Formats: sequence, structure tokens, C-alpha cells
Amino acid sequence: MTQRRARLIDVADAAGVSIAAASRAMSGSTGVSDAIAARVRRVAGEMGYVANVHARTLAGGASTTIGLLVHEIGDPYFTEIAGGVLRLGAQQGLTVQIGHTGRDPDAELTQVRALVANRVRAIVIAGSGFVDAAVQAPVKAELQAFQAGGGRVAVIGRHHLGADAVLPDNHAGGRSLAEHLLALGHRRIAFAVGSRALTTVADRLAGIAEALASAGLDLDDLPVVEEEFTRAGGRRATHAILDAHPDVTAIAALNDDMAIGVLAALRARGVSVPGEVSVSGFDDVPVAEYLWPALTTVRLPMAEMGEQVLELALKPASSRPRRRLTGHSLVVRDSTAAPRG
Amino acid sequence: MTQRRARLIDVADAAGVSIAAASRAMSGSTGVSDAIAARVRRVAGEMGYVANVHARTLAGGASTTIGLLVHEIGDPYFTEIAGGVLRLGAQQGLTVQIGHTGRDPDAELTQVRALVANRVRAIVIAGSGFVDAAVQAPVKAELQAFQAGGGRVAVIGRHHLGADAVLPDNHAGGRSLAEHLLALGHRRIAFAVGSRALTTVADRLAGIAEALASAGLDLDDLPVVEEEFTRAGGRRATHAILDAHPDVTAIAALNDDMAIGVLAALRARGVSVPGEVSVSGFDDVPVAEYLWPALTTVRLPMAEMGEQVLELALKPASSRPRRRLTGHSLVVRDSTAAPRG
DNA sequence: CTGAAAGCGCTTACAG
DNA sequence: CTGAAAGCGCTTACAG
Repeated sequence: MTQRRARLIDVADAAGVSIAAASRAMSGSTGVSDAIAARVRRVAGEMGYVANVHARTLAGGASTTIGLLVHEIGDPYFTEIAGGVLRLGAQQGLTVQIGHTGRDPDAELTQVRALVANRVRAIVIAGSGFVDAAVQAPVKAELQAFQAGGGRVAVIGRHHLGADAVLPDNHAGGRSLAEHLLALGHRRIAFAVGSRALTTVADRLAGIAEALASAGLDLDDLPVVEEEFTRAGGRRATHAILDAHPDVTAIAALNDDMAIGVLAALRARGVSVPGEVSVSGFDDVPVAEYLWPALTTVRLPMAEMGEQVLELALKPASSRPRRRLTGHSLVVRDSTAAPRG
Repeated sequence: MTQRRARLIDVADAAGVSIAAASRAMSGSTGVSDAIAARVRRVAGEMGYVANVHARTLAGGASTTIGLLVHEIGDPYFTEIAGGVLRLGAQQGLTVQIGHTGRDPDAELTQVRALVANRVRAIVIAGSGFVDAAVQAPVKAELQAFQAGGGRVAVIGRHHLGADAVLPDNHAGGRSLAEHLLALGHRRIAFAVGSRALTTVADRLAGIAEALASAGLDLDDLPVVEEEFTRAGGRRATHAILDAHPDVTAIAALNDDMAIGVLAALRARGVSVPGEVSVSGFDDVPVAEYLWPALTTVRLPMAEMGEQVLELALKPASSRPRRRLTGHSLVVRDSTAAPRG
């Protein structure tokens, strides 16, 4: 019942040529007459021949698959990035393997090893690094070995991995956002943030602190509630903030997912947005503009970041890691306004 | 500069055993003394040895990667499904390749071929099929050949692919939804739907038609606006509906993404929900409960569906395709209410 | 252009 | 248990 698929040798036989000629015809490389190439391809098509990637790669052909590691595909930030990678990958005839890391260094290491085992052409890692560099030392070592062996690595938002990197404009974005809230007149601002062990959170907060300082405010004097970097986390953070600081006029969530939770919690408590409390997010995920009120946020070009990081990964290695800054833009919608006189 | 990775032969040499023994030690198969196995693994660890999957698979080892095809990873329905597949896959030590089909039969065929070329253990396809079976004939043929060669295939929501299938409860879900709207007293209901060439749309609509018929209504007498199966599509459909039928009391979108667009469009036109118009979705994507108003919808267990379809794909082939129905539940939230007296 | 042959890095019968 | 050897399905120098 299990019937073998046609192999290259079968195609070659059927076409009456050597396996070498058939190989050249199928891989589209030079050194075959057009006539033979055409014949081989026709025969292959008729036989339903599909080259075995394992054999091809093992024999020295370049790998056609790339590995992508994300925190969690269901997090819209990563969904968008993955979309960009998949789009450009398909366009380049590349296959993409995706794995979850769950922001767990051990899981990340396991996933990296799996990609190494698959001898992928390049490994792309998206997602915040850890402020504590020691945590990611094993992964870094594995990636270095992979690169030493000719593999390529490119990352999004990981500063210290010794690889080409696309760097989201977290610091400047944080600053823009805080400036916006300050310009509206807010002073009693609370922050709903993910784990400060993440560089993403640390960087965004640093930018915010900078803007606050320019306005004579100290971030340390303001409520910063650390929670899960999710909708549920935003919801919980909001209750904590309102319970302890009922007089806040704005809540800045450090990503849109949290902001969605903030909006829901405020609604549940009957607090009007932006009438009583302004709310802002970060990332500008696709649904942000559809929320009610439409979310003021900092836009990061996530899908493009996905394409850019793959572009970097496809370039030959350079003597020193490349860095590409993303830029950002403040998107003011309906969820922020001046505080009530 | 490019330094070779350690091969199994290098490990074997360093451990002072044959390559066969080393292979057995590393793959965890039987036929090696514990002492040797332990030594080999220690040496391998020290050398940073990571087995080459291509060589392993080519030599006859079972493939450890599975292929997943989705319409578009950014569509939350597929995001959830992919999450389920990735989660179970990681747990089983499997690697997952993901590709976009964009609901384009040609792209789907290309992606299937790529997975076949990679000799994946199983191919999982999520996403609506086409009412016109002819459209997917080439893909079906390719999948049959793949299965004939010992590959496994499992699908979500594709009836006619001759493979194990997880079948979303589209028909019954549609009926539940329509019954809910009818029970509230709605009669002038409009539908914002994706392409009717998709079985998903056809099935949901059929269930709806059935419920309407029981209430003495004919779906053909009601406005059904076909648009892109997206937020933007929902927005456009809403404008079309309100322009042509300003007296509707409810708009049922056939997925949550469209419903999100419907809500936004109604807001833009100053129509209150559910005061003037009730709105419902389908799927219960994670953000649905966070919307304002929180969305009434039909819940499909998407993440579980992802796990289930992978489970099916990992089982040995059966004589005839297995089918697994998902069930559904109506989730009534704040976006539906009785029409205004 | 064309083809015979070596080799990629493993696994798995087959002997011992 | 242990190892020598064949073979998986390709690609790529190397000759012709």
C-alpha cells in the first residue's frame, strides 16, 4: 500500500539521461542543454517528482528553510512579525519553521537546538531579551556555534546576542508617548507594565522616564504596576492602580494587549475613557484602531520588522553585527484627552 | 572561519566507540550498554554535538517535523489554531513548519509541495475549503500521493480532502446563533459574510437558514452582503447594509473579525449597539470579550482544534478517514439585545 | 554539454 | 552488546 515516491534516478531513467544531468535540470543550475532540461522537467512533472530536501541539503545544497522563534504566536505583536517573515519567506521560496519560547530561556535553548539540528539556513528570534545577560548565555553560546558553522542569525529586539538585529524604537517611542500625555496636561500617570526583567519593558520605561524628567517628574514617584504582559495582566494592573491611586488621570500600558485589558477594566468599574482616565498602548496592533475608544498608541512597523529581520538573516555575515533601527510613530486616537479641569 | 560542527563520527572517535554504537546511544534506541551510552552522551554534550536531522531522516529515521498550512497567521482564528498545534508539537518534540495559503488554491499547492519536499511526517491544513470541489483537485491529488507514500494528513474544516478531519460545528453554530437573534425578537436581520465560495461561509449560512425557516423566514429575503472575511470587510459590509436597509435591527457577521469591523462602522455612523442594532460574531476569538460592547458570538474551541488535528495527524492511518466534530457554544455578551419596541 | 563517482551524515539490518 | 558495511537521495567536482 505504501508506494514509493519517484526519486531523481527514476526521473533520470525515464528521461534517458544521467542522474547528474537530471539534477542540474531540476535545480535549475547551469550546465545542461535546454532540450534536456526541458525534457527532464516534463518527465518529472508527469511522475509527480518532488525533490527530497533532506538529500538535497545533505548533499551540499543550501538549506531552504529558516527558523523563527517567537514568544507566543497568539500575542499580536509576534503574530504580525511572523506574518512578515512568512510573507517574505514564501516569496523567496523559503520554508519557515516556527517555535514558541514562552520567554523561557530553557525553552528557547531547546528550540534553538531543534533549529540547529535541522541545519536551517538562518535562525530568526523575535522577542524581548532579558535585562540580566547571564540568563541567555547558553542560548548565545549555541547561536555563536551555529554562526561559526556558517549559519546565520538575526534577531528583533535583542541587543546582546552578537547577531544582526532589528531594534524596535522602544526608548524613543516611550519618550514620544510620555511627551504626549504630558502635553495633554497629565501629571498623575500610572503605568501597567510587563516584567521589568524584559529589555522591552526596561527600554520603554527608560524613554518614559526621560520625558518625565524633562517635565520635572520622577518615574519613581509614579505607580508602576508589573503584571503579565497580556490583556488579563492589563485588567489586573488596572484594578491594582485604581485601588491604590484613585486619582490617576492616565494609565499608560506598555503594550496594546495590556491596554485592551485596561480599557475593559475601566469599563467594568464605570470609569469613562478618556473623560475620567486617558489610556494609551504601545505597538499599534491591528485591532487597536477598532477598539472603543480607538486606542492612542505608539506604532511599531511589526510586519516590516519581520521582513527586515529575514532580509538581514539572508545577507552574508558581516564582520560585525548589523543593527537596524525601526523608527516609530505616535498614533493619537480617541483614548487620550486632556484631564478634566 | 567557518568551523565544522561535530559529526557523529567525531563523537564516536572521541568516545572510543563505533559510529553504530554512538548512533544508538544518541537516538536512545536499544542495543547499547548503559555505560557506553552514558559516555557517548557526555562526550557529545561536551562537543556541542547536535545530530543532523537531514542525515537522520534520509537514513531512515522518522521525520520529526510536521507542516501546518493556514490561510493567514494574522487572522486570529488561525492564530489560535496554530498556537494549539505549536504547543502540542513542542510537547512531542516535533518541529512545525508553517505556511500561508491565502485561500488561494495555487499557493496552497505550492505550499503542499514544499512540505512534501521536506518529507514532513504529517501535513496539517487549517481553513475553509471551497464549495467547488474542482478547485482543490490538484491539492487533493498531491495529498493522496503523499499519503500513499506513507505520509499523514489531517485537516480542519475541509470535508472533501480524503483525510482525517476536525470539523468545526459551523452548521449547528449558525443555527444556535440565528435562534438567539430570533428569540430576542429580531426579524430584520442582515448578514455580513465572507465569500460564499468558502464552505465555512456556506455551512454557517445553511445553519442560519434552517433556524430562519423554523421561524417562517427565508434567508433569501434578507440582506446578505459578501465581503472580505476581515475587519475591513465587516466595516464595508456594514455601510452597504445600512445604506440599503436602514431598518435592520441586527447584523450577524460570520466571523468575529468582521464583527469587529461592524462595530466600528456602526460607531462611526452613530448607531448604538445593541440599542439600535444588535451585532453578533462567530468563533469567539480572544479579544471578543474585551470589545465594547463585549461581543455575542459562537465559540469554537480553536486552540483545542489545533491540538486535535495534530493528534489525528500523529495517529497511524486508518482504513477510512476519521472525523471529529468540535461542538460549539453560544456566548451571549453585551452586543445583542431585544430590538427596540 | 554529459556522465561516472565520491561524498554529505546518519541508521539499520547483518554478522560476530 | 558491538562494529563493519550498505544505503538513504541527492549535488558537485572531475574527467571526457
